[in-house]
Amino acid sequence: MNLYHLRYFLSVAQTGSFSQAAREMHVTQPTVSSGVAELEKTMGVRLFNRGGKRVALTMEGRTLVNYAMQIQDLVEEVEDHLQRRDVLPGEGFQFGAIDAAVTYLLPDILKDYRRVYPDVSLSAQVAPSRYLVDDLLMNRSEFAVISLPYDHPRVETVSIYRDSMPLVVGASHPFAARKGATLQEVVQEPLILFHTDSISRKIVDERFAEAGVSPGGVMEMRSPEAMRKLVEVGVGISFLPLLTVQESLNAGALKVVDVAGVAFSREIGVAWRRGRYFSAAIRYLIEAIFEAYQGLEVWHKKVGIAK
Amino acid sequence: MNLYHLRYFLSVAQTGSFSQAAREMHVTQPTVSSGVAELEKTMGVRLFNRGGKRVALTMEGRTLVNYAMQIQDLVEEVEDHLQRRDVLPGEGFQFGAIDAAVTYLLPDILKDYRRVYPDVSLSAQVAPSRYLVDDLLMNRSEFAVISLPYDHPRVETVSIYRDSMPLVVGASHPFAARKGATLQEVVQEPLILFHTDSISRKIVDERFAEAGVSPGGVMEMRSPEAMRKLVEVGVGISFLPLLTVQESLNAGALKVVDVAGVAFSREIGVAWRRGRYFSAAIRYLIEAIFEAYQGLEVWHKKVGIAK
DNA sequence: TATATATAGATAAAATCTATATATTGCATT
DNA sequence: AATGCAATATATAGATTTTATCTATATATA
Repeated sequence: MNLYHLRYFLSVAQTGSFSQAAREMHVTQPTVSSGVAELEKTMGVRLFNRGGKRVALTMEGRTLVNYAMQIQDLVEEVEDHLQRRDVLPGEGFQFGAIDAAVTYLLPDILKDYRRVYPDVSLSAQVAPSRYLVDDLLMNRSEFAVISLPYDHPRVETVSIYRDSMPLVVGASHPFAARKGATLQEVVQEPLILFHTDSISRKIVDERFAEAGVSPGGVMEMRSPEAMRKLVEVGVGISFLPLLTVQESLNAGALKVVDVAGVAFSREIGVAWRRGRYFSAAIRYLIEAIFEAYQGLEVWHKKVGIAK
Repeated sequence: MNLYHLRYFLSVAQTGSFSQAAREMHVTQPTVSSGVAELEKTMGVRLFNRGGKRVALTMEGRTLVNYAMQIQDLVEEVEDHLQRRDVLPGEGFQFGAIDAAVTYLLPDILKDYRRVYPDVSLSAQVAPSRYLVDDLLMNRSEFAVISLPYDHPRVETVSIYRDSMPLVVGASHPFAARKGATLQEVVQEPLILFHTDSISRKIVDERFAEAGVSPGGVMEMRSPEAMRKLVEVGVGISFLPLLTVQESLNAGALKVVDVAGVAFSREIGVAWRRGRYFSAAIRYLIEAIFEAYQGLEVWHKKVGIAK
């Protein structure tokens, strides 16, 4: 059953004439004849009674008209829909983001996004970068906002934000009153560090190794928010992204302490599976992120501006 | 947009694999690839993100899945429907019948029919034979029960019933008490005759001409029921089909009067446009009529028993 | 290495076209 | 009225073009 044949059939049903239908469809009359004949063959019924100035639908023909119109409508609808690139309620996609991104970088963007695509249901997967990249590779999420650098042959990244990662201590910590501290002093303190998997941790570890120091009591965590809380109550001290601790600093619950020769920072960026295709609704969100921060040109270069 | 391609697409969406879909559809993998590629081209969007152990639907792909499943369902439904030859509520057809047929010949048959095809909506067009044949020729009705003989190159007929058409008079008419009457006596009386168009009238007129008589006061009518009423109240006398007057005879409101040398009768039969196709639901009704009266063999011979 | 999808070229299937046969209608003519 | 003819319909046959599918192979990925 061919969709063109269905259209020929409908046109014949409407006009009551094979020849006229052929003119309407811009094909020859034998084409319409054989199209309808083919439908009749596969369905095993006669659709028209011929002979006479006009042909007349049989009962089966009338039945098929009902269905054929519905089918036509659906086909037109989906073509329209896909070509307009608009979105049905309930459609949506999943993306990944690290805690700091959803908490501090994305809220305003997501709010704007909802205005433009109110019907798209967004699902943000919040997890450490490593896991988010797994999702990307498995096509479980469309893109992710993660910590950089992340080197993987199948993953492309573009940086959007550079965040310093200073040493922070509770307000009542001895360091809080001092001008600064040395790395040697720092490693004597109980340290709360990101989990070994994490990119931020790698940055810290590398610098420690470089300086030939190794921390004493270390507590490892995955959640920067939890780490912030623990530092606030004095369980330990930590190198934490400024984004995460900014509010606590303003409130006086935490203090930044300069550490001689140390200027940790981590980058946050957008990552996606190399070569993948972005639907318009997804593309819009990604580009909104780049516009709000930086990286739009790099993105365009990597993905190709067109389309 | 080809329906096979839609099926390939759905299968890929379900299995998450072009190769597996190909196995399911019993075609080769390149066939599925190019089928999906063709869909993507005509729609202007990517439907899958490839690369990886499994392919993943894009948002557009997910949209198309929704529509494609609906389209598939409709196609399957209509195929089933037409091949089973069952009928949807609201479907139906139109046939024609003369007054006497719907009133006296068809009621029981139609009652049975409703049991077998409760969802078929029947529409009976009641009119004189002439008009019913026009409808047949214009494909406005599927068949008709009319007065015979009816000679037309495009119309086939099969007789189902022979009905005598005696002279009937009101119970209080002078003829009612007599044994019989001559044609000459009859034409002196006020006659109520069928309209000139009608076949029954033609039968009467021919006999009158043959006998060299011509009636005096004639009242022409199209409705035999109306004629019956008029005869009952004594407006005139008439040759009326036995079917029409049987009840009145039983009730004593009318009397049959033998007319020397006159034995009018008319045949009733089924007529249809030569060469036309009958849907199962229509065929069933026609054959029920033949079974109840006569003519099944002639019908089979004319239409072909097979199919 | 094993398993995917994409691509190229050959082959098979189908849709469509041109030309023509056949049937039907309507009109003019007898 | 009946008949014949012109105009218009659909069906059919055969050629042509387009599309779908297959085999073989390249390329990418896990």
